[in-house]
Amino acid sequence: MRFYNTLTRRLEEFREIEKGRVGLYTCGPTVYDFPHIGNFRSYLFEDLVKRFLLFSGYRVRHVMNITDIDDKTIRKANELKVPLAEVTQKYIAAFHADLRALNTLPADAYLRATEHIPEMVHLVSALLEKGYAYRKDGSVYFSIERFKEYGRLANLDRASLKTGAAANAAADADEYEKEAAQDFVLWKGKKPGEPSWPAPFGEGRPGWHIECSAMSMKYLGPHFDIHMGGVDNIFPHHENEIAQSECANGVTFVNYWLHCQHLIVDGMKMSKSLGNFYTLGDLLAKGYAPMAVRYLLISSHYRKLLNFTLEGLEMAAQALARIKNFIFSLKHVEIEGGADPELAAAVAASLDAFGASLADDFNVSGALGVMFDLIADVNPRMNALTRGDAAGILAYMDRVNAVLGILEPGDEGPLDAEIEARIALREKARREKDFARADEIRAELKKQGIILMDTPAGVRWKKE
RNA sequence: GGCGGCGUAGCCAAGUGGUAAGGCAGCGCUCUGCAAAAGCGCUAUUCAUCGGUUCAAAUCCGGUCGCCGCCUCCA
Repeated sequence: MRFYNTLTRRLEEFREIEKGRVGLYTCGPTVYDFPHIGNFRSYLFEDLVKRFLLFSGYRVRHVMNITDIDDKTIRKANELKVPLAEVTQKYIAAFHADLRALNTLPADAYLRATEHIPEMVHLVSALLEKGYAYRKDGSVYFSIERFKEYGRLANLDRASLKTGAAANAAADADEYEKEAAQDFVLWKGKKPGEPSWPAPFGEGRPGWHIECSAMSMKYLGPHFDIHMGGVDNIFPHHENEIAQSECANGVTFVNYWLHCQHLIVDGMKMSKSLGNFYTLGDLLAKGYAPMAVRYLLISSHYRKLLNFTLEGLEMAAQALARIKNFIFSLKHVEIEGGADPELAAAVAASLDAFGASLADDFNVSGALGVMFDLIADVNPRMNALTRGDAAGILAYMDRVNAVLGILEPGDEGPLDAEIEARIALREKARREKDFARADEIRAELKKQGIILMDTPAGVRWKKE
């Protein structure tokens, strides 16, 4: 498999550090508000990458950080006049609920910054000892002139950074004094109204970037395979992580950096500061299914801007319905018999093509095209399939879904006795040619989310 | 100012040198008591635009137009 490495700005063949295993770190949320669908585009892409690694036979160790101590979380707690933990706990719970609704595979660990303060203190101490950091007015800063690689990930040169940051530094001069305008903070000295922890270099709290260096090191080691996040993380967050980690450990931090492009809404940039964002809850309240949201967010290429619209969400829901109808039909195949070898070979070839498409920089659109081609190939002969054929194709769909995660298990529960009675009543009406009555019952069941289909083999039903 | 991305049918979207995947929507038809599902047929001589290279260009090169991102809040 190959994909685009932000660090080298080219497509690279993936080579894991330890055979068959992948260490994966994904930047998680800052829990000061409800996550929006833009956040979930990134998390769903990360989930897709992880699922494809698993599909390809790798064992994946995946950790995600949760930033529960920073300027924004503190500000929110102070605004609401409640303890910080109360704010963060609420949004952490909301985050996990949405991840579940969107059918993401859980990470091996979700790491909270506040639960890793000692590790961060230790890392800052190490950077001070090695001379990469300096103390100033109770805070500790990283000196980027000590790290000659600084700016490599973001493709920025240090000279232009200096110019760009100078204006900002003037505006922030009352906040912190720094030796060089572009240096970044590792540890913020204690301030009134902020949580703080003791440290050898003075009581205070961690800067934003240090948590990811400290926690990834602890759970994945100083050198691991893949680090992911949204494109906005490239600079400064990931650039700073590299500086901290490589200076402290003296080894390469991460081999592959993968960044997901943003989404916009109705053509406009989406951000919390503009307030034009949808949460998952907003969309569910409008009656859209979480799986339609997932389908839409993963179905276009991760390095391209995605323009989110409700019309697009509707199209995603319809595409999903086509897939679900296909599976529904396969499950109702009734002709006994084994699988046709020619068909089985076509299915196997389709799965190969599906994987090959994803192996080429996660081309989900191409992979979906492969799957829909198979659907279009099978549908015309649906009525001639044997159970053996159907089982093979259903197994194929399971494999496809192991990567895409767009189909939930157990869509068809057992029918309520009352609903079954209604269906029987309608069948009786139909036999008696009382179609008005039959249609009335069908309409009533539709209101309950039950769709009836009259087929030559008898009535079938499904949930909407 | 520096760095980078995008522009393919009504909509969404693959395709990065060999003659335009796929999904949605639409129209006609088949099946059906009617629906639903499914199927069949139709829907881009053309890939923002101009020029160049090539036997061959949506794909490579150059210009132009338009949109967007990053350059210490952001997934």
